[in-house]
Amino acid sequence: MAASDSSTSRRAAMTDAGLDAVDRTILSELSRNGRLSNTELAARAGIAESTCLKRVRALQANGVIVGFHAEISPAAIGLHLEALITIRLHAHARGDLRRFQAYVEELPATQRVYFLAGDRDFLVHVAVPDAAALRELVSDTLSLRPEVASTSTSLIFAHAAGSRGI
Amino acid sequence: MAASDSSTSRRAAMTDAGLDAVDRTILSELSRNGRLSNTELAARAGIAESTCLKRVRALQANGVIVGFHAEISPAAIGLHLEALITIRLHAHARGDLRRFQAYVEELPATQRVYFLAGDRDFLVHVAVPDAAALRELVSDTLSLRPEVASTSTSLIFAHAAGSRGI
DNA sequence: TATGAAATATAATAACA
DNA sequence: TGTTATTATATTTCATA
Repeated sequence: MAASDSSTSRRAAMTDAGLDAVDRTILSELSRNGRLSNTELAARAGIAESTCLKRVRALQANGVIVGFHAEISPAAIGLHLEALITIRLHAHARGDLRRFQAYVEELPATQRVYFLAGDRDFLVHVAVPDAAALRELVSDTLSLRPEVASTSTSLIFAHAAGSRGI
Repeated sequence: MAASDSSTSRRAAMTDAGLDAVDRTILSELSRNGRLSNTELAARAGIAESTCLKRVRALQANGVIVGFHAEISPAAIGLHLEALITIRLHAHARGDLRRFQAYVEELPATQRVYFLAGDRDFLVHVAVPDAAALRELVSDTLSLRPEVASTSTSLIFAHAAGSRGI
């Protein structure tokens, strides 16, 4: 929503948000492998290294690429149990949504938080060492909060990223 | 689960899966910024560059670091609507779970798939251009599959990563 | 076995056409 | 956008604790 303006005629074959085929290749490659070297990325995109560097920087400046992250296996660091917890807040606590969201985001077990429309306010993906830790998280850390009306927990057998098909 | 054996006495102050404080620093930094240079990472972890490089590679070889990925803003690439879809399969189709999971993972809209215990089989995080695309995804792409017994869709107002507190 | 210092190879970046 | 020159970084080698 920054640099590139709305005149779509300047660059060739743009589909969305001013992204052309080269940008899409860059996004696709970097979402699959965020540590791909600029050299290799330029080769795959069919452009010069300096051009590639500028493209990547522009994508970051324009908010298309939000960040780069290492994906850590929860099980490999002792978090053997993952769960999804849906949380409903009391109607009178809806004004504190942002504060509660911040609280949940800061919990060490939290992997991801979804703030939802509909009857459930939040869905939280958590990773914990064992069932006891999950029980404590749900029964104490979450349910004892005054804003929380109810929770519902489902164990996660497995999860996977999508196709990353940009 | 590879290289480092189970004798926890060799290295200092290990908490989980043979990870010491240096490893945790590395994981924490790289999950926050997956493109941190090895030079900077070594400085933050308080170790030599060559040592740092070996640590990172060992963490990858041992499956602790699964990969590195660019985080793309769906809205910035024209996917302005995100939703969570819970999917229940017919009891007789449970044997095809893996196949259905693969199908869902490959859909262009799919951001993430959770395979669950309990009454819902799957939860899928999707990103689509607009409401029409979401309707088509739910009504046709998913509900017309013979395995699918029912779906339930919730719009996502916002979502965020957890604290990444390794 | 893990570490670090130094040397080398590779890549990122900037200046300019 | 690409070519070239420069700087920084990644990586290997080897010595050490």
